Amino acid sequence: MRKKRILLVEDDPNFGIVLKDYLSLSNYSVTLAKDGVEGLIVFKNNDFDLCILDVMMPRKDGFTLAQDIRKSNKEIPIVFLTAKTMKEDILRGYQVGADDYLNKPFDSEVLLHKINAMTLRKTKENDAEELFEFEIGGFHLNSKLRQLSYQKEAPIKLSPKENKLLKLLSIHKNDLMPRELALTKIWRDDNYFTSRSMDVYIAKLRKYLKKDSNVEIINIHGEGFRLLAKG
Amino acid sequence: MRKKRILLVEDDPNFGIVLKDYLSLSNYSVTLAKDGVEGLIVFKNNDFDLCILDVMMPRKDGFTLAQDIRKSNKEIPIVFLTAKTMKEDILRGYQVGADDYLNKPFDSEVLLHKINAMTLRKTKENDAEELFEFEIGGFHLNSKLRQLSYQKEAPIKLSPKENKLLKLLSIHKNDLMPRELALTKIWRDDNYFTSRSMDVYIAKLRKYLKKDSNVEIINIHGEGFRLLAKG
DNA sequence: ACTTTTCTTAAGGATTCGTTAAATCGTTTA
DNA sequence: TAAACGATTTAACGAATCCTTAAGAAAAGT
Repeated sequence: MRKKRILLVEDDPNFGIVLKDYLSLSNYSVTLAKDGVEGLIVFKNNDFDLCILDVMMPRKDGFTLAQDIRKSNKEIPIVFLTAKTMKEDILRGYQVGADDYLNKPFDSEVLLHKINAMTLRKTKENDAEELFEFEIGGFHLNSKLRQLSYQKEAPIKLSPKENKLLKLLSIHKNDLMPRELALTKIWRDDNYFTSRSMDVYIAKLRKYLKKDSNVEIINIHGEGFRLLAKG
Repeated sequence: MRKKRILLVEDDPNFGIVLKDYLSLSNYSVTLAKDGVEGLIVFKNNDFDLCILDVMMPRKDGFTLAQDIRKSNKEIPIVFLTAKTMKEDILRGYQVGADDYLNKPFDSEVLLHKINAMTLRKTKENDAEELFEFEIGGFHLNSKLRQLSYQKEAPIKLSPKENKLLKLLSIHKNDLMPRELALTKIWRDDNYFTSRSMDVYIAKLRKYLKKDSNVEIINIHGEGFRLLAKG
């Protein structure tokens, strides 16, 4: 299985590195950010499976960061770390969408299992992570080269977004590719405009795929899209 | 907001009733079952938002019950209650799909907020393993793609409500599907208008199902509907 | 006979989707 | 540094889909 990616935001460099190393040894891929501001930037530019946030941090505290993260991703599990045992803090954590809460110092084995429980949920995308070649009816997609070929014709060059979107559809070929999945995975945000933007890209892909009448992208109202390739 | 429904399975009647009352006062609708066997039956016949399971119970323990519940619902949050603090038990809990863990005695306000956090969270996107295919006489329902196929004909596209309703009827195939269940599960409200709306959808489904004379939806006056599929 | 519940059709309003074109952003090139 | 280019987002609007509401007829229960 692909390594799960964890965003760890912790201002204490000693503790941060120890925890990062510990999790890395347990086969997680860990990115360490030193405060909430940096954490949000890193989050926006990457694709994590889990966030572990320290509560007390300079510039932007863990709670505020969690709220910011939740604005663009309602799914990702968030765990808070705190030295405090004050109830108010714990309660505030749950209010901003915590999935769990750990008091420092904590039992590292319990932490591991909590992380496992939260990230285990496996998805088609995770399994297909390193796949980059797809057959779509008469088309061949090489998502590494960002090329879509049809028969012997010269390959169409795809833009990064076109490519990611078609890849995601291909992974789910003949099955539902939920709208929200593409928005959180590719656009990293789910709002009216990103949704409109996605529609624009669906239109572009449809235009490319028109060459083969057995291939089409159909919409499932309110759910998402389905890349249909007969034969 | 609609009241969240909690299934509480706890064999100690004193503690069970106290906790039930406490949660009820906090505006949850709580159903109390006294052991795992009873808990599973109650679970199957209702629509809960969260399960709170005691670990140590006669007849069927909390872990086993959690596994049974997970067989029919991969989504619903499960919280374990235990007097033990033994790590093995905690780890086993996470293995069988626990979402959280509470040691008795626990801070009731913390429990409340955990419950809030869990019931509020959006349903997870990838319930790939959830049941979504049904045979209904000559029909095949794929509730994920929202399509109803008959023989080799082109599949009928179902609207979200048509789909949910037919799925619910299919789950109870040849058995009573109580009107109230559909209203609370699909319409999330039970009043004159939602009930009328449901009738409209029953009519639509009957129209689709007319192709196979061995399939029909019959009404049980004042009770609900029955999806009848001979053969 | 009378009341309650169910069935059916259709109009309206709300939401989601598709499309086009213009605006903005970012990088490369002159 | 500025022009040029490709990629992406924003904006606006029409089309498609979906749901509720309403209202009258039919069926079931008392």
